[in-house]
Amino acid sequence: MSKYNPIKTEKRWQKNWESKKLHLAPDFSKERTNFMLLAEFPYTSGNLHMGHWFTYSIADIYARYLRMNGKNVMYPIGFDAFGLPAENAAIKHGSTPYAWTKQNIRNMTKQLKSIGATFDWPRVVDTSDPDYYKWTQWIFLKLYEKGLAYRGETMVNWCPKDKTVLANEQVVNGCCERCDIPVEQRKLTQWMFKITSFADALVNDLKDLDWPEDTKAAQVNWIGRSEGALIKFPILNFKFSKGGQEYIEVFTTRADTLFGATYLVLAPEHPMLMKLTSDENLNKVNQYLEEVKKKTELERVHTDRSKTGVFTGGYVLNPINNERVPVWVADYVLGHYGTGAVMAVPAHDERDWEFSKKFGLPIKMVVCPNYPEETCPVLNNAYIGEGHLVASEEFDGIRSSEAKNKIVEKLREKGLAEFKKIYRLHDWILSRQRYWGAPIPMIHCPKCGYQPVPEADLPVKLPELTDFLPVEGGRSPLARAKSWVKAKCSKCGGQAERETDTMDTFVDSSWYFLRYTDPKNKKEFASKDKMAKWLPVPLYIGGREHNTMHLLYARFVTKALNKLGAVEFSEPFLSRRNHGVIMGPDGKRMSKSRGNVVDPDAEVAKYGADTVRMNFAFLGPFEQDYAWNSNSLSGISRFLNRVRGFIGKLEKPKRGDESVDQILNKYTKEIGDDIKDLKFNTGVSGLMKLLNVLEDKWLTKKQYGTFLKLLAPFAPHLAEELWQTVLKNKRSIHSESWPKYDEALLAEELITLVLQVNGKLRDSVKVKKGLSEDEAKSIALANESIKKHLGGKEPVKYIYVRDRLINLVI
RNA sequence: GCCCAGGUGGUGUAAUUGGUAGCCACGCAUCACUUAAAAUGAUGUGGGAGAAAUCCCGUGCCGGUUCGAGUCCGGCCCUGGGCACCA
Repeated sequence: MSKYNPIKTEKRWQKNWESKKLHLAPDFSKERTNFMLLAEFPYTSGNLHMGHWFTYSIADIYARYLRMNGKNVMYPIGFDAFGLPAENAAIKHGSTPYAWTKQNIRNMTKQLKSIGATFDWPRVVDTSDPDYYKWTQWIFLKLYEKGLAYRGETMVNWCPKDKTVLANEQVVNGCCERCDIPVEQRKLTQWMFKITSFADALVNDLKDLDWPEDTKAAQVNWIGRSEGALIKFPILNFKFSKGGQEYIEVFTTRADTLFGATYLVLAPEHPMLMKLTSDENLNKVNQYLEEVKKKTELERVHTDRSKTGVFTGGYVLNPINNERVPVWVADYVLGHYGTGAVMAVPAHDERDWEFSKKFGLPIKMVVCPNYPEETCPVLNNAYIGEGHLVASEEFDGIRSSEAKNKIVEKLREKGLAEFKKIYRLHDWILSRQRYWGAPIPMIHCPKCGYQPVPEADLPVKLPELTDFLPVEGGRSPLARAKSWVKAKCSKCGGQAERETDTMDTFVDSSWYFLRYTDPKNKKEFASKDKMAKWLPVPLYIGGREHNTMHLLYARFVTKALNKLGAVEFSEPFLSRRNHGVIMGPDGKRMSKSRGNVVDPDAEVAKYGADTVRMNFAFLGPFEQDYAWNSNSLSGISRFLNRVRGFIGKLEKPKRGDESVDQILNKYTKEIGDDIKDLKFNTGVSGLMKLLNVLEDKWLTKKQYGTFLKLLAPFAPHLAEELWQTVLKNKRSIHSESWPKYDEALLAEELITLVLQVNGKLRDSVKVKKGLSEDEAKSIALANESIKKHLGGKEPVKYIYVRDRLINLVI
């Protein structure tokens, strides 16, 4: 066996493929149908890690397989280059975000090329390139025109370490996703995208997508649609009433329990709170608000905390029966959900039950679980289930599910209620008080207010700052670029200032797949013709961490662009598959602080890319997580060595063993089906089985070529090397077609017929396919082992499953 | 608490979707080659009984359906993930 240097050989073929432009997908192909295989593009905060290798290797196996099966495959790659993590990394390494990011892109490009993946490099995108973010800004302007981007004052998550606002999606357990320290709540005016206006569509359209259940479920949970009603409670003794009745509005999903509402609770942030508070309760309420302020958001939402609150001294009327209802303030009611006020029904809500027990508030049962018995049971905690109404006047005896609608309907006629769906989802706060992002293309004029930058002036280039560190106080470092900030108002022409906030990185990545179809376009983000050829994306491979972030944002941006006529589809990704995570050898998430990071470059240097790639394919279903285990590499390494040794069995004249054709036929189908179903692990196992069988056989060149083609998607370099050096082919193996298999030949194979007595295996025999039941019966009855287990008894029943088993029942 | 995905040898996993449980590998053991080790090759490897043929048990637990259950149904336990004072 000749010496094989995988590193040298692999590099040679990578260069060869690149120079022959083997993997570039033309936009239009007469005989091949287009297929964009999208894998999430890498973020540029450092080097490529094992996770990237995992994703890109398995996707590449699929890309190569599709190409061999006649598809015009685009397998694009790019860099998610803007954003906070890259900026933080640059600060840490004493670099600038620009220099740091470009350096990473150079490194990562080199690393990506070492995978031997069939990326379409000329289509590469870099979100921090002005030619790219021009269109990110353009999308912002279009959304602004349609009222889908706006400026609004809200309570925002503020990370005191990163000194910037974070989206809800970037807050995990009340802490900043990146620094893991508790976020603060600040009231700020921010740029937002109106993602909530698509909330229903984002839930409903999931049903047509071929996505994993967990991803769909995560999005549905995140959007948190709940269907109920808004009910108005007229206010009594209102302090600053300007005449006319005023109301406190509550949201409820349990309008059927309205007769049981014995008090009302406002969130501490409720705008009407101080107006409802009576003079004698003023001090008490203020004191309570002080206490609440001191708590972090994390403490406030802790469910096992004992409930607190105070009576405001104010009263409202229950609109259904005009009973006087006291109004309390308590922080178990959230200011940012629903109307920030709830009707409290202690008999039928666990939280209200706990609160009323603590403060001695009345509990009135209005839903009886076992109606029409004479007496309802005495409750020892809240009854939240279904039942029939009691103590509810004309609604007595009606099922709660029905009463819900009837009660709302009655109040609706008087203008006191309406059916309403509300959502947990909030609008997407996209402004960031940080340097490394696409500037928001708006100009603030003291006279005319905010004005969009004219389209012709795009891109608004990010100035190169030496002092780009974030500042306390909620302003972006861009504010320090005095000359950059100065601008003319696009409306009145007067002296004005640029918006200094930049966009969340997730805006950049929410449309990158559109750009792949037409990456050099200067006039549009992508031409409609080209998008029509490639989109929507037929298959998107990525990580679960984007279930409620990137995937939701990309769906929103697509729907928004669709609404304004810029794209022809309303869902970007038809199929989605999530890959697992490669953990450290200790089974924990790889991280520098744990010291369990395995560097892919080092493994590739040791074994070569083919081995590392194939190892990832072989691990198991790619949706699962795996601990890195270098032992598993040795199995693949041995296999590939044996593949190289196998050339010794190649026969010179073209007389081959006939059974080889049958074997190849069988595995061509098997391995092909596995790849088609994205079952790469069993595909590799199939190749191993195939080699195990072939190793004792003599092959013709054609048969050997077939074997190499089956290997080609998994170990592209070695397959090419053998294809061109041993078989002396001039054309790349990766331009060849996937071998055809013959159904008729499959039918000729022998199968194992299982012989059972009472469902237990007693023997098995090799037979040809398609045996009749009578033939199978006589084989079984003549079998010694079966005879023994029948014990002379006559079977009462025969169960014959063709080509599988015969079961004799006694 | 609600939602989703899982639970199979010492390990990663496989099982034609209701039909031989453990394929393919890793690891381990023994042997061969070697002065020795590595590499490579051969054999064995779910548990138990047995010299062997063979038999019994076995896919988180308990029950059910079926000629037949890792797979379907009912109830539970555990692990991972998402949401969560969301009214």
